[in-house]
Amino acid sequence: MSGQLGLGDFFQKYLQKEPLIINKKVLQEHYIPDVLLHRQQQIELIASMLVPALRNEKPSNVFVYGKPGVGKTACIQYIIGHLEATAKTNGANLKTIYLNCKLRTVANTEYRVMAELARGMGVEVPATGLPTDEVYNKFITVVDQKPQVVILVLDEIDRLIAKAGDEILYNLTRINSSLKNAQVSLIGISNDVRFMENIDPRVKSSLGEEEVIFPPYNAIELKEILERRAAVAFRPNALAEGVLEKAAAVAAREHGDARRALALLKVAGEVAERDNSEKVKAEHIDKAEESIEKDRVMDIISSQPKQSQLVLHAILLTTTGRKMETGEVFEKYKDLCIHAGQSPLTQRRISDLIGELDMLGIINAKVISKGRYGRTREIYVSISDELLSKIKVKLQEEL
DNA sequence: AGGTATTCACATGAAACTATTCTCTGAGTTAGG
DNA sequence: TAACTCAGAGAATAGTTTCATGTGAATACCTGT
Repeated sequence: MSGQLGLGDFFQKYLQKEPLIINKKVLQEHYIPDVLLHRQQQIELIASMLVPALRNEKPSNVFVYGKPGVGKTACIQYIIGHLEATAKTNGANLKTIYLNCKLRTVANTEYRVMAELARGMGVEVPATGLPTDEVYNKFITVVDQKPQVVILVLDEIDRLIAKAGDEILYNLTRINSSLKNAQVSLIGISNDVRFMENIDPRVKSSLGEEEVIFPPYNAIELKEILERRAAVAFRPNALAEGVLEKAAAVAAREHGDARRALALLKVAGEVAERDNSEKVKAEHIDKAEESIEKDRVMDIISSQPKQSQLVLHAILLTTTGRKMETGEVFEKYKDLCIHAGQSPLTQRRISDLIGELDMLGIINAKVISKGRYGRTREIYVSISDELLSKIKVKLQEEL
């Protein structure tokens, strides 16, 4: 495009062209459809467990397992929504609080969970400054004001326990004994199936009263889910033959993750629009996959603290010989620190940071023993060269 | 040859420390009656 | 005397440091054949 006329033309064209995506909302992560396909069984099961709440009786504690993107959260929110609505029309005293424990700043410690729960009940609790049991008391007091059933949904509870220990669960399961009027039930949602194994047995028995397992979707189910959404989200005939199948297949490869399938479809649609393509084609799915991966990595990197970025930079600069060890990276890292005017952290910490980067999937680090020559992490990077150089540039900028 | 014992280079754990942010409390101060 | 200000005590949290202990297997070192 040269000059203003050209640009004006461009905008005109853009406006005249019919968009491929006509309702983006349906493809977004938090959208909950009216009908949840292939989850009828689980929904009925959970609903039957919770139904005593409508008669002001305490439902069992429920535990829900399943890999990411298999509809756990969506189902629970769906059920809870209907349950609350029914309770309202029938005059039952029911209150539900949904809490996602993954969110870093919201609820990944005992204090924050309790504070958030108390807020859910309508008490203002400061972000810091109070003793934890004070918050417990506040929560108990509000809950116990009147006879009611309170259902607490703790999503991604495994993360919470990993960070903050299982004391919270113990306290929450015992909370009923300090309540006179109200009753509290717990719904735990976990991605990790083996989560229960290393938990205080006292908690285990009371929390795991009922368990529901969400199996992954298979490719066919995923395709049906996508079909349903695509019909609303895209203009008619916007999808080329085989696009849905492809998206479903890609997502099915990764433990049947519907969230991922939808993201793929959405990004593919956006890519296709940008390409001025008539339809969304299978190749757009490939591009979408790349783009999603790139965004993911870039997001993670920029949200990382400086020291961690330095470590990553050190790794990328050392990586010429394909794989390296903790010691090497640490040396390089110290160099970089001096260069950047930062005081270097201990090797102990660097070891942890490398572990974190590994968990985030940006690098691969595996502990190996080299016998006589010690034990260390073998670190390597498996990112396309193109992305790699982009990351390097980005790190240069940030540091 | 076969079997132990060493040894390396970190990994992994636990505890303690630091800095920051925030509440609460009570002493001291101020202004108005 | 009521209202206000302000410093200090306590808490929670993230990010580290310090100290201590663990560890897998390639070598070094025996041993008896």
